[in-house]
Amino acid sequence: MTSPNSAGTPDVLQGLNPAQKEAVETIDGPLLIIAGPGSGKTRVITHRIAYLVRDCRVNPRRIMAVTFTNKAAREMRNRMDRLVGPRGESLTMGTFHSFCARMLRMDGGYLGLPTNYTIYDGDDQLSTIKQAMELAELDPKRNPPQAVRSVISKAKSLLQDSQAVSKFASSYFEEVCGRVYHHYEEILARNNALDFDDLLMKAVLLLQDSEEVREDYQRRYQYLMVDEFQDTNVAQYKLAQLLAGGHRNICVVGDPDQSIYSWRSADIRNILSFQRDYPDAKTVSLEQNYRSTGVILEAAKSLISANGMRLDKDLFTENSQGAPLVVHEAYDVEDEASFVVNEVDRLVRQERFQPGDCAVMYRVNAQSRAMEEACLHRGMKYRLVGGVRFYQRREVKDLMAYLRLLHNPMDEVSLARVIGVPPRGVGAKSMQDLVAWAQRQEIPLFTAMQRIAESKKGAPPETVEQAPLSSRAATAIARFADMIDGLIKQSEQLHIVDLINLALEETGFRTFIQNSDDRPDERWENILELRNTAREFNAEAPRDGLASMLERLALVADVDGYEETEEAMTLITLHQAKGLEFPVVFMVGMEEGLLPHSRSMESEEEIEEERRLCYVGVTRAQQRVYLLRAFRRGFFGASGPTKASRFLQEIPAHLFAKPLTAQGPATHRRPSIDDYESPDPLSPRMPTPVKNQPPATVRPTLKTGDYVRHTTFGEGVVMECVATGADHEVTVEFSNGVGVKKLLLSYAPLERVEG
DNA sequence: TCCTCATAACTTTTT
DNA sequence: GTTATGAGGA
Repeated sequence: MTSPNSAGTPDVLQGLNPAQKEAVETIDGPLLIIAGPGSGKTRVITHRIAYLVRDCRVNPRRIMAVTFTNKAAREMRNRMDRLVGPRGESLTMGTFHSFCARMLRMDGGYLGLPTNYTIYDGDDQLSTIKQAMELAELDPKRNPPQAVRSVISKAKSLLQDSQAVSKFASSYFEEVCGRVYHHYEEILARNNALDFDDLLMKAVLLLQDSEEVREDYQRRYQYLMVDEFQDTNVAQYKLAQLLAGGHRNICVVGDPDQSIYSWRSADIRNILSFQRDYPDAKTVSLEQNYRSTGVILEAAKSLISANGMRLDKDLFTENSQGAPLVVHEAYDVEDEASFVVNEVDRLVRQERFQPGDCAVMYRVNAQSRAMEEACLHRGMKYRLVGGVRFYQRREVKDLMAYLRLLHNPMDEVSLARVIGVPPRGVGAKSMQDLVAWAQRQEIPLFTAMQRIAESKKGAPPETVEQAPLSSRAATAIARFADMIDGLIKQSEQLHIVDLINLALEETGFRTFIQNSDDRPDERWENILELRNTAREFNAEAPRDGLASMLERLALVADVDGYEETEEAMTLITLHQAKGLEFPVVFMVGMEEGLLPHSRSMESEEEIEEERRLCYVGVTRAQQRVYLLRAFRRGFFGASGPTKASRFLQEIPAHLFAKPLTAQGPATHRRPSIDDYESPDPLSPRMPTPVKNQPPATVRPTLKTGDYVRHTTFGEGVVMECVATGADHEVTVEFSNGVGVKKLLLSYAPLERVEG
């Protein structure tokens, strides 16, 4: 196809390789783009949109691009600005979740959904599930709410309702989940709330049920693009299909080798389904890597080739070979961290890297602590992505809960959260009585509070049952209800920032924070920061600003706030690093049990996902890769020897540098491959795991029937001892009435005694 | 009702 | 070493 608009403006096809060009020019009908790491995927997407707008004269309003994070959307929008100018503003760009949230706010009425619904995050979800379990009279000890949540979430992502879960339950636990799910839905409906999965599920429902709405969206969006398609779940794919239902101009971009979210119900099989659902789909593979050196790409390729279930790709690069990989075995975590900081320091002083060029990637957030400490100690600036998240901080969540309550007074999770912040004489007991009373009368909790307030003002509540509360509690509740009512009235008049200011005063929250002995300044700063974010919504009409702000804040991820800087190195989890690139990457904790993680070693599928995670890490790097491991790692208190990650063995030895200590004198230029001696196997300090050797544990493995002594539980007999990843879970029956306990061998203060 | 202190259980990744 | 929960005292 030739460009219909060949005159003027620089060609959007310029500088693209043949595969990229083909992807950009294929605009009609279904298209699958398989994009290897560093293959210019974002470039292809943005140029494709620019091609549609500039060359094919498609109104940008009719194009939707869905990305994985808000940050990716923002970045894409910036690039679009450069390519198509201000017209790009009318493009629809965002995450599935944000798109659905907006759609439901506009058209959710068809499903009986009010516009002022609240979005529940994982924590809210969990407390609602606990509530639902209470209702179903289930023991949270036997049925961990976390596990129930994940089952419910998985079901929703497969578009299954509670009936389906109950019907197809294949175990007692799943049956329990079905029951909880049912109650959970009732509570959500009563609270006028949706969880993350609901946003997708209800949106699908809406498009399926209402022909009018469906056709409306199908007409509007003539071209649809989905990025990171390998990480979409069934609901998201369904949604995309519905949106593309009319014109079938659906383009999905992804890389099965970078699928790392199956635990969040992402389904790589969507790629296969796509080819099945759209047999006429064209497939384009982007295989040339522009990001990494030859060495890095080769390492990544050999690593990923160990995966069985895979579409083989032929990645290549024209970049130079570059420096070999560096493996370093540190003694412990501190040593590992200080090696990284030293090395960054050296790279900055002796080569022309900036600290901002460097990223440290790890499997679990807990690993960031050691790195942070080393950085603080050495005065190295760093940026921590994620970690203790801003929006997870208590005071931030408290203020958010107040705002959510003003937005939607039916939201009982928020209500329960703020009633005691600051303490105002309404404790657990009163709340329990109040909830029971409200339930008996079948009125919302907040309405019950309002009734109490009214009866205090003299309205004789003869027709209603008297609330079973102490007069003290009743007074406190009445005052609270009046205060919230007053704020809700004000929310009609005030712009968001003024509303926040008023709420901070009226609720007593400001004084509470500022007079508390727990870091009052820091916590107040956080409140101010939140208020600062609110300014962005201050231009909107009073109630709308509140709604938009809450919607946005419910759907932000922490990577979203990530901005590059020159002088600070980045600390980030492997998951969050997806889609980013850095000149230098340090991967720490290359150990069995961490990468692959001990909780993901049960099946080959899980191992393969861990391997993909490792692959994602390595392929983030442009020039240098360091693979680190600690010989000893502490899990909390106790520390034990570790075993090198199997992934280290899957990278060909000739790609590694000699151990650092054996390297020549420091140079003042960027070293080239010639500075290193000929290929050398792994460092001698890197123990090669011997096959069939049991994982190293601190103590010998116990077996059934062994007698043991525990520092606190006393003596007992081993009932069972099963391997869980790198560790062992021991079930011990203790005497002296202590009973049966399950303990983890690596840290339980347990010793064997002769029976 | 609220706060303090002790202890138990636990650390995967997140829209 | 943390965070969630519970008992007991003010």
